[in-house]
Amino acid sequence: MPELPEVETMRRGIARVVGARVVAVERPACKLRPIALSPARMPQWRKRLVGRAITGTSRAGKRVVIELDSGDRLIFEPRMTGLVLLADPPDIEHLRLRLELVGRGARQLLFWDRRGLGSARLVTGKEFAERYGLDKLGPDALDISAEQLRERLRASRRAIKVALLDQRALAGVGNLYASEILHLCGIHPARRCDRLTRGDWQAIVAAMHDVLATAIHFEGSTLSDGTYRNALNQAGGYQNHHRVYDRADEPCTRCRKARVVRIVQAQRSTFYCPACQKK
DNA sequence: CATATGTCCTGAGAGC
DNA sequence: TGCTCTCAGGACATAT
Repeated sequence: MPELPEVETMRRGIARVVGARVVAVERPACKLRPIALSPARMPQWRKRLVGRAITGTSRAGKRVVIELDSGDRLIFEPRMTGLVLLADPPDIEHLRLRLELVGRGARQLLFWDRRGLGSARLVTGKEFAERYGLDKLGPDALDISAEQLRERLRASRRAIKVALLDQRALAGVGNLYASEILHLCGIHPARRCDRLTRGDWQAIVAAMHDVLATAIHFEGSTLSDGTYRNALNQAGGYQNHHRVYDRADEPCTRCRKARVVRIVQAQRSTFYCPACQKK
């Protein structure tokens, strides 16, 4: 589930690793599928990581990026259940990678992932540009302007909710926040992109910036499964502010009259208020 | 080209 | 109670 607010919270939580140096790399022995990180690559990883200094942290859409003084980048992609941690992990059997650090900021940097859909990648600067350039990943959802988003999606016949999930159009929005954004601006999730007005695009982007900034303020959403945690293994708080997500049949938080409806779009749940979001 | 669907994965919760 | 089944949705591969 980690989307832009959760990944940005993880990144801020580990920002203190900047200036630290990697002294050891461990891939804990476990029977998990090696999707996160192949054990066979460990020798090469150690060669490229041990002795290197961390020069920066950033975010590429829903990925946390660790910048190294060699120019290499270590990329953590949490997908559904991945966590990037400084603190000890929720359990030891799903720990995928541990970097031991020396420096004032932190002693360790961990990647933990219960379901194993996530990944850790070590790429060169050139590979990073190829893989996460603007043709692969759209402008960040926090930075994109209404006119930019409109330009990228105005010809699309897809439903706006589905299009907001397209990471080549804009980076960072996932299934949870797409519903929240459309509820805040009062636009029906099934409205086709090519039927939206300039005013609609302005409303969508304003709502997107509002929802994402507020969710970051509350350090993201920890759903009922409790999986998502910040870098210190603490739950987020934005789940207490959800407008429609996972609230099917409950009264709308805005009009208090209609009940929230759940539909399925592109095999994903969408939640909306039929009174506040007319088609 | 644009859009739609199938796949991976684990554990929580439903239903019997 | 304990079993089986369904579902959750990130990104990407493949199909239409």
